[in-house]
Amino acid sequence: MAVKIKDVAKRAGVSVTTVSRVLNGEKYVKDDLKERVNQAIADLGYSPSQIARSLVRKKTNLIGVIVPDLTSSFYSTILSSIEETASLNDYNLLVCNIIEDIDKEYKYLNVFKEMRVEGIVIMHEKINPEIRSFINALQIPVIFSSVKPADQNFISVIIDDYKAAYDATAYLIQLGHERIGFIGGDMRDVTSGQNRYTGYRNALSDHGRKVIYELIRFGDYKVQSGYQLMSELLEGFNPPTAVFAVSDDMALGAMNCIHDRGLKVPDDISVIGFDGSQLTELVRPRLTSMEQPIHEMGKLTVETIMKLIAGTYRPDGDIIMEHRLVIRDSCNAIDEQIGLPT
Amino acid sequence: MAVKIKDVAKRAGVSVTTVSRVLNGEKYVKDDLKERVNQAIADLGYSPSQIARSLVRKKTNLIGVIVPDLTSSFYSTILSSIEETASLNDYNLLVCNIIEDIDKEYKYLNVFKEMRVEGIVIMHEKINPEIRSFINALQIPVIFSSVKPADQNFISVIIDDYKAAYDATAYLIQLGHERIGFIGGDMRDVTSGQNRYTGYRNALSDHGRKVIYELIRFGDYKVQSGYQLMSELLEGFNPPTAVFAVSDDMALGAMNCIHDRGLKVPDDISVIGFDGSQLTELVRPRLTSMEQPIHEMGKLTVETIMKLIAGTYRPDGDIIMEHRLVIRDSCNAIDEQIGLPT
DNA sequence: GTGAAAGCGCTAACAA
DNA sequence: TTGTTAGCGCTTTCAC
Repeated sequence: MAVKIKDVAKRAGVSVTTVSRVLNGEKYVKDDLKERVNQAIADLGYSPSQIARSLVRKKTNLIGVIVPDLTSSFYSTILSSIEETASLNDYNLLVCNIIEDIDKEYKYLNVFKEMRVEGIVIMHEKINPEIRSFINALQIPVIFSSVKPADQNFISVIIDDYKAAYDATAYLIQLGHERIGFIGGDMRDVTSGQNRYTGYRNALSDHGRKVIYELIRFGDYKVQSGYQLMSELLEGFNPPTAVFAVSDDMALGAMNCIHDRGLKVPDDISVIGFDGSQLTELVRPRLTSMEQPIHEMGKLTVETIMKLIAGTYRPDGDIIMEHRLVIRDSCNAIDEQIGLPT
Repeated sequence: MAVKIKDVAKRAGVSVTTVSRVLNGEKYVKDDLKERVNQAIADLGYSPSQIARSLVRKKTNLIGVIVPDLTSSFYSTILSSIEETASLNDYNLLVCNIIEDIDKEYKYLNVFKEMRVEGIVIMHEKINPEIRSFINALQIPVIFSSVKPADQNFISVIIDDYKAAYDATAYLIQLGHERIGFIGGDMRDVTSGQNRYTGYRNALSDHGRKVIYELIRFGDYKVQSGYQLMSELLEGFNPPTAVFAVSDDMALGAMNCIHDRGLKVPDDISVIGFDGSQLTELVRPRLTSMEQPIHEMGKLTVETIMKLIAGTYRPDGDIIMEHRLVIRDSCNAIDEQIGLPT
């Protein structure tokens, strides 16, 4: 890795400036010189140092990404889309997988700063004051993808979680269900915690259902948690006939729990998920889910940050994307259900 | 981001050298000076430029990672482990998600070179001659994780795929199965294609079974492919009583196919997977699988590359890890199975 | 203990 | 068109 621009220049018998010019595709280089330079580059196996280049250009083409959990189907799909779009724009990704580890997040935010990334994508909304002020002090674009922290200064690419949860619940109501359970997220999260919960509650009341608190549980979006909460619901005196889980992972956990107790989805209990992750098509019965346009969100996240970096865009609030109910096989109308022994 | 070491020096009333010294935790700085410097750093919100630092130190603390598919449960789990270990060693990850896209891989390899990453991790084995020679010309450690390309110059962290496939098949034989189907990978892949296939075949012959070619199919490791191949097997005149799929994803596809045809796993057909991805616990029935120590492999991959970078280690061949059969609910002994209508 | 100065590999005025 | 030169922000001899 020892060959540098000077070596190329020497070998081609030109100045470093000329080499730099052909490297950067400038015109004003005569064809024969250009050829000699290219030849020298090939001979030497030269590859310009992005480090040196970044230093002088003050441009790193780096985006930092903070993912809560790489192994989650939802996040890995967004990340995949983010990577794809970034690559198309000649940007590279520095990824950090924080696993509920605030210290690690803080450490990485510092790394991002030191690495002079040009933009940061964050995919969780548990932002504490320290992190908040750190981010605000950063003079680079930060964008939240699929989540929205409470602080209004931040910009998010997101769906209308309230409305989506409302619609999911309304769908269950429309199928005739009265006892609709709720497997929720973390109420400290505005987007995926509070908004989805409120959507659920309002859908119930707007349709003349009363909110049954025994049927409401909160967890952490993961399969395991959905399993656990579902088992609590099943142990109740009068279980729900349908359940709305605020993530597909939790929905899967719920389905597994139902299955393991010898019951059937959707014959005994209907389950609707949230996210539209790949899981929905992979499980049996296939999971009906309120879908986020995951791929589009990743794409738009990067495209927006590109504009922010270029300075060609002044955000006037969040970017709201459309949610979409995708009906598969995990929900029955109430009169098709066998009903549980009470 | 305008504040630099000079500004800190000025504010603290010292030289840049002194600032650099406290930044790097050197001794030989009097406490009062150190304090003044730290104060200035805090006041200014200074953060040293990793770019400039890398340039002079010739050290980037960057590892490039090439993943075939971020959304796969197996790869995202390895990646997660790689990220964790790298972070522990103060290394950052530049990730590239190639999706069967050789051009993209080539482009990224160039990016890695230009970014002066200190090591590269590759997780697929479809290395063409161009890529091969590019890698060989690179004067930095390259390590393959979970795969082994044909070229003996490369070093891999890997299990004994032949033996693992042999053992998986032997397990099915031990359960009394005669007609054991094979849902294989890409025969151009040495590790996951050829070795697993040979393991399957040899296990059969060693145990006095003959190889039934109608029961053998090859695909691409994905769920969809497993589904497709299983459906071909089911359409045969005399379907298998058990199937060995060379990835958990394919095994899931096979299970889904069986399910969708109104048959049951393991009552009608036993299914064994390969990898030990999270999926195994998430599906019903839970999938019996020949597991790779995924987390350990990711960890060891990074630890090895760290040693390679430090120059404290001369590899004498691949690093072979232990595979392990984990029995769950997807395989029955033949006499417990109902048997298919032939 | 501390500082001045050289230089990491490149780009970008500015000259020629 | 091409080349000379001054930095980009930092670390690191080397001198004091």
